[in-house]
Amino acid sequence: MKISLVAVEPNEQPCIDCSVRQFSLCAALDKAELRELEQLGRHVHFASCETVFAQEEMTTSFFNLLEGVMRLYKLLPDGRRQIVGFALPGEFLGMTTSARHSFSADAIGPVAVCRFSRASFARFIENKAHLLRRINELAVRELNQAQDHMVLLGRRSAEEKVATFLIGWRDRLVHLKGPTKTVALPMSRQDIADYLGLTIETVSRTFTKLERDGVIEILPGGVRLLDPARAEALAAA
Amino acid sequence: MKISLVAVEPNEQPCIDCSVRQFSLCAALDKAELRELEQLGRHVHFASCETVFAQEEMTTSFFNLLEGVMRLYKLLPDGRRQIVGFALPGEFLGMTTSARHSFSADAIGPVAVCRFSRASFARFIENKAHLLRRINELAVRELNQAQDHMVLLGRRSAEEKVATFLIGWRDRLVHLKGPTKTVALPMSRQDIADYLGLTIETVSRTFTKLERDGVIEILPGGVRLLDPARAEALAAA
DNA sequence: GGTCGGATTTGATCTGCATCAACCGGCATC
DNA sequence: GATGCCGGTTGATGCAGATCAAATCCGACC
Repeated sequence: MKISLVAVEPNEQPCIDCSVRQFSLCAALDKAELRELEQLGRHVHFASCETVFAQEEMTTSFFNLLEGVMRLYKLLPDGRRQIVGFALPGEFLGMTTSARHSFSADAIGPVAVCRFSRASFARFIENKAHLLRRINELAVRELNQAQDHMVLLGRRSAEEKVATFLIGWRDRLVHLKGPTKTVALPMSRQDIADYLGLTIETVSRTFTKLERDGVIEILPGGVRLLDPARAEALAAA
Repeated sequence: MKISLVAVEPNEQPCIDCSVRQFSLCAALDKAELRELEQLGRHVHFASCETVFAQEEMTTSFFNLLEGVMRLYKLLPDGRRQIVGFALPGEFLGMTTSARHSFSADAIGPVAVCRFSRASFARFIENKAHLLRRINELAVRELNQAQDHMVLLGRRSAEEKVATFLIGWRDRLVHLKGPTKTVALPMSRQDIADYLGLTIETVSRTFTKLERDGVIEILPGGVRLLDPARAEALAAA
């Protein structure tokens, strides 16, 4: 949970070869801009469970996630936690106009990010209308996802929640890495529970039920979707 | 619930005198731009419960809310409803890059909006970096609110939900119209329930409980906050 | 291989909110 | 001023998911 203070060496890889470029907001940049941006970003690594930034902390940096998975969450004063999303490579994090971060982000497994100082990044985008439009587009997409998640949290049963999560997560992994039968779940049951507004026990029981019903097979570190159609039906319902 | 087809006459009021200008994204425009925008927008009125735009409908227009209150909601195929927000004057609605609206919006009481065609508005903002930044800022703010609402839906009790709603709604009204003791609630109990992920009965019982506890007084069309501190404590908790 | 500790599963029980049902009050209509 | 209707409240009961508790699994470390 502590902040890592890693020595920063020159990036091992130029932006132009960046594996997440076409998924991230950098896709909107031309070669010259990419070279300019390259000067501003620094690769930083975080170990599993390290906090990349925390709720209420001053916003000094923005982050482009390059490798790994992160959980984004809010805490209530009494410790209740709501995970507002899981970030995958390509996701741009911490982007806010406010002085402090509105949620915390930490690494699930080892993570690599491209870090930008808030000020220099703000200067970089300041007058680039195409990039601002791209950022808008990403913000709108995120807002849509957030609204979908509200529906899930407010109006769906435990079984629907879990099925929706599995299908949604699978779709994101497929989009990133191509089709697979097995869905890797690097996050803990507690993370899933805090994402879905359930308890860990209910998540566990629901997984077991879905397995009994032949919808999934529970594997170490993930699940296999035995009956994707059934899962999708539960998710759509 | 049906779409109103109102005759459109020239706007009775120029943008420069618009009562919601400083609250809306138009605040970022200079006089010349404001005059340009004026050519693009048309005032339209909707009666109570009319739908301004619906989920899955083609995105042909954007709307700036001038007067009245709207509910923004998503429906599941089986009719379950989640209200993702209530819109007040100044709110810019329907802004999305996707071809179809991702949620529905209808009037709670009579409503006046400034309607822009999607295409002409997109052309208008295309290369205005300052306006794009303003839009970003508003999008980020909305996203924050959405995330706060996720915490509420996923992790809070009925009493906390209702108290949080009352305080949040009061704060918005205060920001818009200045301080008051009484909080007007134009939306129905069912709307509040669908916003908070509860049933109408639970909302009603919770109001009654808060009144018994001396936190609020239930009035026709709203409540009076007798003990704002207690309500705020419940909301913060 | 043994054992320790955290993650997960499973079981038993409890409870907050949903559900089902009746009732109340205002107000529009005849 | 009776009647019907709609939104809201209140009451009785049920149940999904929470809570409490224990067992199991599994990898890390010795």
